[in-house]
Amino acid sequence: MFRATITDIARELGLSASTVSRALHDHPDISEATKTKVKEIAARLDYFPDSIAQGFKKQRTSTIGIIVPEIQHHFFSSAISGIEDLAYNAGFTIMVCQSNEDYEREKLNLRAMVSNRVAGLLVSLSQSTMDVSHFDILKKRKIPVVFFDRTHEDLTGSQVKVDDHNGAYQLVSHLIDRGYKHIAHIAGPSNILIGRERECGYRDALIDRGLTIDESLIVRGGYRNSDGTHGAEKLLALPKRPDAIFCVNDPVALGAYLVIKQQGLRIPNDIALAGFSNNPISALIEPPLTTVDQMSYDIGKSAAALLLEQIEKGVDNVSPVILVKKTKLIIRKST
Amino acid sequence: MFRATITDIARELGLSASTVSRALHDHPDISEATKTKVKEIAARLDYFPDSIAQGFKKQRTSTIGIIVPEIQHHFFSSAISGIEDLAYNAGFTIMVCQSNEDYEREKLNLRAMVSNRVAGLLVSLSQSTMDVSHFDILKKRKIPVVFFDRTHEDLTGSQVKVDDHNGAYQLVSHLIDRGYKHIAHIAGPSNILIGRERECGYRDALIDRGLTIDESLIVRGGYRNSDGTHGAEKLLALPKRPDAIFCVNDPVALGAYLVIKQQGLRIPNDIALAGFSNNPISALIEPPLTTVDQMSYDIGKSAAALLLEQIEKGVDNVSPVILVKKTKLIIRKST
DNA sequence: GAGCCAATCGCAAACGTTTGCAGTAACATT
DNA sequence: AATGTTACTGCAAACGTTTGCGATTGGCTC
Repeated sequence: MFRATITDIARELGLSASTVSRALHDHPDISEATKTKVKEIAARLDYFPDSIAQGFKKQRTSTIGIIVPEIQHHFFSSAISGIEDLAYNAGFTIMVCQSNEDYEREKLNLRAMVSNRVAGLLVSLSQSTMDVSHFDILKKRKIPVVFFDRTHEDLTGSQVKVDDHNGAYQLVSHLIDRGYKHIAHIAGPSNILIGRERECGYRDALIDRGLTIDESLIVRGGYRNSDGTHGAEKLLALPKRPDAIFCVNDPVALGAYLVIKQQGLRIPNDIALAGFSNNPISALIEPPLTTVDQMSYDIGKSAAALLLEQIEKGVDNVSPVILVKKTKLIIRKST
Repeated sequence: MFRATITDIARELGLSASTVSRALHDHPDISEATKTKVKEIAARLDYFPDSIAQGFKKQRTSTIGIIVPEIQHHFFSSAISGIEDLAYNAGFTIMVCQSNEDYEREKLNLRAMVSNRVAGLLVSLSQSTMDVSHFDILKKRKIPVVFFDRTHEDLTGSQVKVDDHNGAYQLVSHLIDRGYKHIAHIAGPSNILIGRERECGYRDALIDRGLTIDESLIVRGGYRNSDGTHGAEKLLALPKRPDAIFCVNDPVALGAYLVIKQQGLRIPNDIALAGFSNNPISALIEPPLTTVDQMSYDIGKSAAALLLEQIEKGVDNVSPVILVKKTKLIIRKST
């Protein structure tokens, strides 16, 4: 079990550790001759730079932290993939934690990230996070952070999200165009912005088209499959059944989908169904689901790019931006 | 930008850094009185232990590295989720890299992991990895590693996988029971074991039932959607069209699914289709897909548990095991 | 009161790397 | 021959934490 260090290389060549360090980093002060010699020995000894020691010395690692509600969720795994690709090209590695939609766990995740001295942090909030003051520590320590998708109004710092209001507005307008009159909404929790904005888009579309808003047609839940099944069960049990359901996201829509199918109702003849986020799965069910494309991979990439800029230029030299991506309405047979 | 260190706490209380360190770790040498005082100040100063410095000193971090082909793939994101949950409970964080099915990138991922001094490593091979000698470095440095799902015969070290041969065997037997005679197979690359074993299960099932193996009905590709579309296009263009297709995994089956639908063929009347891995999506398409459940989340958890054991007991004190999980045949309407 | 033990704490070294500064040698310039 | 310049390399300190060992105190026993 021998691990070569910079000192080993130095000893081998009768040099000092500092020279070896500089040689490996192609410092201009070092002659080409020694550089090649150093690199040769480094290769021969299987030398790996010790990122931990480097991070310790430099007071910063080359790791980007990511906190998401759940990794399995396609939107997030896809966003993470985008982040990883960009980070990889910039010489960073990623460290991932999932809050499992739990506020306390999110706080502990944050602690772990700070402890690990990540160079920067990408966060999508858990659905149970009401208070975001635990992120204050990042400002204090000047750790760059970019929030994506699930944001909160009290948050300072950059954000990347889609135009949830407009996306929902377009979708609901489309439903109205199709002739649906009693459009229900399975909404997300109100603490998270994306849920509120999508609901708002839903309401505004109805109002602008002269339809009245029936509060009994709005049921509230979380962002998971089970929230969709529960929501749909409630809605279908209503005395006057809605003729369309707009769900806050695709997982919820899929939950609703199963309930509708189970009850023997036909989509879209008996009831129309629409989601939000364009999971790959939504294109493959029968009928395929009308939804709003959210470009998860791109959101991840954009958030990572913003973060890398902050890391490079210093958190104080970049003013926070809120990047709002356009959504794309994907009309399929479910409406 | 003030970051409290152990020394700050020590100064505040007129103690030494070592005492503070021990106090924070509940070392028995330290009196309860000082322990509470230390912890109080630590809380007041927002002290976070510096994991980097700790890892540096202890020569080991509390990070578990993960290398997978692609994060978006449901099987992997789900396995990662299982790993993260277990790691979280054990006080570890995870560092994730994706090879994007590329051998060179896999090697660089490995370098990054070693550089970051991960406590252990979980790996699923890229489909283009023929040679696994780059993992020798792990043995040399005594870094525990567990391979999962995508393994290779030259690998030493523990592994967690499913009984691919048996799973495929059962599935193909089921197809034969259903009366299908010309069963095609869209196979994976032959360097990775899971592909070979599934193909082997396919062949053995045919032989055992007295059917002949038609090599023209076996097309070879990778593990992605596109491999399914290409494979299906080839098979459907055959003079004598197969009456069933068994795909090496669900993403490939979904690729094939699209081609079959596009060509106006009905599943399972014109042609039956089956996959492997039980993606959630496979239950929702029309008709739902017969497949083999692989328990991705559990595989991740089991692999992580094996790794944690190695980390705890030392890599030399644990003999490598190969954990083979039972699969479960999921029969749905596509066959 | 000498000796001993237990309880509690500090000293100092070490982990591998980076970096400002200083130092050396060789060579060119007056 | 003295000085300046250039090109290269070494010294030493520092990052925050852990840990073996030794030091100190107070109380206890005989």
